[in-house]
Amino acid sequence: MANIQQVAEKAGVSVATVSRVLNHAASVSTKTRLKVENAIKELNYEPSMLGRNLRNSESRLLLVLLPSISNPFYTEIINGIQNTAIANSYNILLCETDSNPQRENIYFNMIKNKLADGVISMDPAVNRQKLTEIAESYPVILCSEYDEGGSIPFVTIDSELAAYQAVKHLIRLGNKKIALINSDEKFLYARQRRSGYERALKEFGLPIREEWIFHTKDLEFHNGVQAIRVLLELEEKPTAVFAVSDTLAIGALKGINGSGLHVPNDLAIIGFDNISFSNMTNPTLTTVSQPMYKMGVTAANMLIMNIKGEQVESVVLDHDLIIRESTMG
Amino acid sequence: MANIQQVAEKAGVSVATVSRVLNHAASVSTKTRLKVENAIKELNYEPSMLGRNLRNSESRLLLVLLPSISNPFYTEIINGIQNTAIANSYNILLCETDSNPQRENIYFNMIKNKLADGVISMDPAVNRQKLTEIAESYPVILCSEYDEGGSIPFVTIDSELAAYQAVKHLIRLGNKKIALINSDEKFLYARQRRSGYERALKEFGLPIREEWIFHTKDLEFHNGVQAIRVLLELEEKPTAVFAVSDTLAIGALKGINGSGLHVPNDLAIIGFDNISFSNMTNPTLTTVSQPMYKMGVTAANMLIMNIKGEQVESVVLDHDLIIRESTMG
DNA sequence: CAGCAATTTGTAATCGATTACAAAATGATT
DNA sequence: AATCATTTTGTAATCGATTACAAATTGCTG
Repeated sequence: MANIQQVAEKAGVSVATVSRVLNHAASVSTKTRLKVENAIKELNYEPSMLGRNLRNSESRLLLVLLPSISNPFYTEIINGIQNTAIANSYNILLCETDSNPQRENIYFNMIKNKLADGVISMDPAVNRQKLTEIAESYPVILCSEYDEGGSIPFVTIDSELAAYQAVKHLIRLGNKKIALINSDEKFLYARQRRSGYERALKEFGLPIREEWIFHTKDLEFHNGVQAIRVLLELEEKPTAVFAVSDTLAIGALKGINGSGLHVPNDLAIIGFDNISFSNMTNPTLTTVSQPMYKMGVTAANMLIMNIKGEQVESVVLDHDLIIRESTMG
Repeated sequence: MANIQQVAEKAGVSVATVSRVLNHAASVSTKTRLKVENAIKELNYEPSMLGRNLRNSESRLLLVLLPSISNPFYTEIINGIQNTAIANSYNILLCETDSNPQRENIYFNMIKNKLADGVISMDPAVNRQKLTEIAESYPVILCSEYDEGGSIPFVTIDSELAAYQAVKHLIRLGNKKIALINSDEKFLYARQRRSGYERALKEFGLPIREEWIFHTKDLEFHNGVQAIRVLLELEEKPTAVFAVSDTLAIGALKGINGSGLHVPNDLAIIGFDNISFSNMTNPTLTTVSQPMYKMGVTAANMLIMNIKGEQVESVVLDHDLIIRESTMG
């Protein structure tokens, strides 16, 4: 691969002039510009990002941190981020952290080393301390999961309200025994959704029973299967389930189907996220829809503004309850 | 962020010595090494990848190109790639191309610009010409989808054989009218799976009927729903369906359930890929399992060998037919 | 055509690391 | 203590771009 020197030589000009042509600087005569452009074509030259970035301290690359690409929840968010980034001449790199601090570290170093200009983190398990430290010197935006009282700007929805509305919907359908399949409450969203669940129950004078609240380790299908298995073995079985993620709800649905019970007649079920699978299950799944594409767009816009040096404000977007067959008893 | 100069100054040595400490060069006395290490800690110094890469022409970053992260098929492959990469002190960056040549170009440039040391491409739609050109100068491995007669090393399975076996399984169950839901035959795997489908039919003296072969535009659920809708409206309906992807099969299953027919009693169905969701459907889905994790590991190992300058041979891995409820009539 | 302003081009420093080579320090031997 | 081999350290070039500043060229005016 040719470098700028060789282009300059071939075109019979200095490297400065070549650089000016590359960066569309005004002060280059048409004649020399053409000479340089021809030399570039002839040599098949492409400028090295390394040299350029080293000098400019800019890479026009954005990092997107996510715990796992296997959760379809992230798909649409990433589309939103990517389209927005491209529209602003940025590119994105997806970084799967597995919620592993060492892997996170690798990607944080890319920021420190100017290999990327900013980060959008969707990883709830990320090392908060470290991220906050990074955010003091480099542009960082949190997407979906955030830090209450923290200083890093975020985009999210009102999880507490969404959970409250979902559970209220179950109550209005006549359910009095409503279980919650929650994830680990170290996550803010898990605490918020539990809080919304409890608020709805209290408001209608229903008791909060600990044995109807199940905590899963992860958000995989099998965690949902396992959760419902435990719930269905209780003396007093719930008549409805609210799961904090569609993957859990789908696992639960599978478990219920397998046990011979019928959804929604014996047991109603609501998920969260509106992933594309949720419309493929039998019955289709009632769920809370987050504006995922918009979240991605918003996060990317915020990050780009932040990179430009502007201050940005956190944003809370609207959600929707999508009612499908799993609550149409 | 401190640079190597400041560290050298603080430690009272030259930049060369600092660099030697960083790279664990032998010829540094214990005394100076400690001085330097202290200075590094005090200044919280981290070496700049840019400076290092520019000089070394090495980034220790691997690019993984995939058309869309929404297809769960890639999840396990990526795990395999990532674990192997990390074990060899490489990191991976996921690049979603949307099968868009412009986006692909961006990532190809990262290779040319030494921002990454090699590529694993899982994008069947990728610009072959360009990729072959890149592969002449830079390490490239194809994973899953490959180029027949091309020069780029690949890891894959025997799609033709897998399809043949799947269809033979349907025939043995007594099916004589077997439909194929295929994707666009511009993809090699689609042509191979069709070929396996036809071989099985021929072997058992069954006719190949064009109206039982449906081509979808993409691999999304709704494409499967649409396909089965057309197939179920035929005068002479098939009694079994082989879909070249689980996502299509799951869409088809949804469509069949919706039409009042029963799987597998009225219609048996087989998918391809063994994505995690295929075990969550009702009924669970018979499918061809590719050794995805192993494919990822193999591809990453091949790429790393290639980067080291060694020649590598293409690999064909074994697959399995996983029999579940959707063919247990 | 001299004189001056405006435009265009070139020179050389710079970004942050690595490393060949030279120089200095250390240690061993007589 | 002088000599020489070995180990350790430093100097300066280098990777490929950008850009401040200087220098050269061009165009205009009287």
